[in-house]
Order: sequence, then C-alpha cells, then structure tokens
Amino acid sequence: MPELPSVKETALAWESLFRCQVTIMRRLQQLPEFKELSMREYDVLFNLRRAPQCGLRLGDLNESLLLSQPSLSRMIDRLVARGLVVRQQDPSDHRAILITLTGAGAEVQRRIGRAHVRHINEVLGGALDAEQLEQLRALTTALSQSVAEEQG
Amino acid sequence: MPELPSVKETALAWESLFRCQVTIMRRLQQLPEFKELSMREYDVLFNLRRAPQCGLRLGDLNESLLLSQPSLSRMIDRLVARGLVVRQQDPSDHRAILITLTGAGAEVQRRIGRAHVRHINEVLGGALDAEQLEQLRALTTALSQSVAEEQG
DNA sequence: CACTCTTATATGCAAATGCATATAAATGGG
DNA sequence: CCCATTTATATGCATTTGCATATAAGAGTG
Repeated sequence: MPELPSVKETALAWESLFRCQVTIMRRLQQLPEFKELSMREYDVLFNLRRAPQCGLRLGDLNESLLLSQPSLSRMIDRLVARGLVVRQQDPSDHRAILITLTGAGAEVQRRIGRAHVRHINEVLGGALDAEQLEQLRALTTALSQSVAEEQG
Repeated sequence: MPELPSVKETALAWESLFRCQVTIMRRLQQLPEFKELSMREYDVLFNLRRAPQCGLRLGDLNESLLLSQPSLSRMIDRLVARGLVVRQQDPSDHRAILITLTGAGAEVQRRIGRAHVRHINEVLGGALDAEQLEQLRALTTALSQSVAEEQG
C-alpha cells in the first residue's frame, strides 16, 4: 500500500495545473474564430464530433463540460437555431434527447478546429518540447481517468 | 535549435490538460463551502491573499482570472458589499484601484481554503503518487511561465 | 499648457448562466 | 395495474457575464 501524497503536495499540483489552464485559455480565447462561436460552444461541437453517429444524450454531453444542465439545454437551443446541431428523441428512452451535429455544424467544427490547433501549437509549442508534452498528456490523462472512475 | 513539437503533439497535450481540469473542477465545485462563495469568488480572495499588503490593481488581478475586466469590476462590487474586500485609490496612479482583503475576507478565504485543500487531497491523492504530482506541478508551472512570458 | 493618445476602471444593456422547480417518461413495489 | 420514486430534460426567474462604450487620469508632443 503506497503512501498517499500530502495535502500540500496535491494542493500545489492542482494550483499549478489550474493556473496553467487559465493562462493558456486566456490566450487561446483570443483567436478571432471564437467571436463567431464561443469556446464553450465550440467545445460542444468538438465533443459531438468524437461521439457515436446516433449522437450524445444531453446529460452525457454535459459531463464533459463545465456548465449546468439547464445552461447546456439552452445552449443547445441556440445551436439548433443556428443549424449546427439537431435534437432527436432517443428511441430507446423517450425521456432522453440525442444531440447530433448537422453537416453545417461538422463543417464549422472542422474549420474552427483547424485554426484552433494551429494556435495551440503556436502557444504551447515554444514552451515545452515533445517529450515534456507527452509526459504532460500522460499525467493529465491518468489523472482524469482516475478521478472520473473513483466516483463516477 | 531544437525541433518544435508537431501540431498533433501540442493539441493532444492541451486537450488532455483541458479535460483533466474540467473533470477535477466539476468535482471540486461540489464542496458545500462553494455555495457560500463561488469558486471564482474564492479564487479572487485567494489571489488577494498572496498579494502585497497594498493590494492588487484590478487589472493585475484580472490577469489571473478567466473573467472579463467589467465582470471582475462588478464581482468586486459584490465582494465589497459583503465586506470581504476594499477598493482604494492607488496614490501613485489615480486611475487605478487597489483591491485588498478585509479581515473578514481573509478569514473567509482561510476557512474555505482549508476545506478546499482537503478536498483536493481526497480527489487527487488517490490518483497520482507524490512523484507524479511533482512532475505535473513542474510541467504546468514551466508551461504557464513560458506562455506568459512569450507574449506578456 | 493645450491637444491627442494611451491606460485603468466603470456603466448601459443584451445575452448567458445557475438555482429551483416543472414536466415527462421509465422503474420498482405492492 | 396503480402509485411512489427515480431519471432526463426543460422552464421561470434572478444573477452573472460579456461587449461596447463612457469616464477619468496619466503620457507624450508641439
């Protein structure tokens, strides 16, 4: 049984991760493309793109976002109004709603996504080398999974 | 001159860091103490606690937060109304406002902070060991600093 | 010192968000 | 099968947020 990290060790790591995210997010949000679609809205399209063809339940989609369920419901209203996503009743559970990208929505996601990843590369590429980025990816992936599992 | 990381490598690292932050934040926000004070508001008090005694300019404080300048200005209004912070004119620059914690504000920050770090330890402590947490801290600290410097 | 330009914060107003709760459908017990 | 309970999403309403812009003060130029 390994020793658990101290309160101080975990707090320092989280504090640093959080600040890092804030710093980078502030930069990434300045991309002109995010005037057309907010980063939160883009993130919804991005998540739908990685989803099965049948779409994602609103609740499942919600788990990937820092947004309350009612707020997401209304964001979906707006995305539907813009023709970027579609709401469909889940045939196997009529309480649920499946959300899917439209063709236009997928295209907007791809277009903004290309500019976004280029920008990410500009911002992060000069800061860490490939090996460090891979370490960071591995650590944060392990952390996400472990945290999600330990009470999901 | 070292090779720069590929677009894919940077995008994967950022995506993972971002999702990790979302996952953890959703858990941390559930702490009952954050019904009294939102996490954003707590973060303002936390930043002020680490600041010089004279306080922080609104604009400087704003750089540490994912919040527009007008939104922060109004959040400060509310924190002033609750007696947690004070606005003072900067004697050396009458355009600027120095924001400082009141005694009550400092006490609220300490109280919520104690519960918060315990919660952080519960959530992250089981996921990574001390060495991994230190690696994560080092990488994210280096990344923040490098990103902030490269165009600050 | 007048004038323009920049910097720091605040304010009007529309839009987005969250909380509490409503609606609607599935689930389980008697 | 009926009723209570749980689950999934939506809606009313107050609060918070952001965008555009106003206000106010320092800086620079002639």
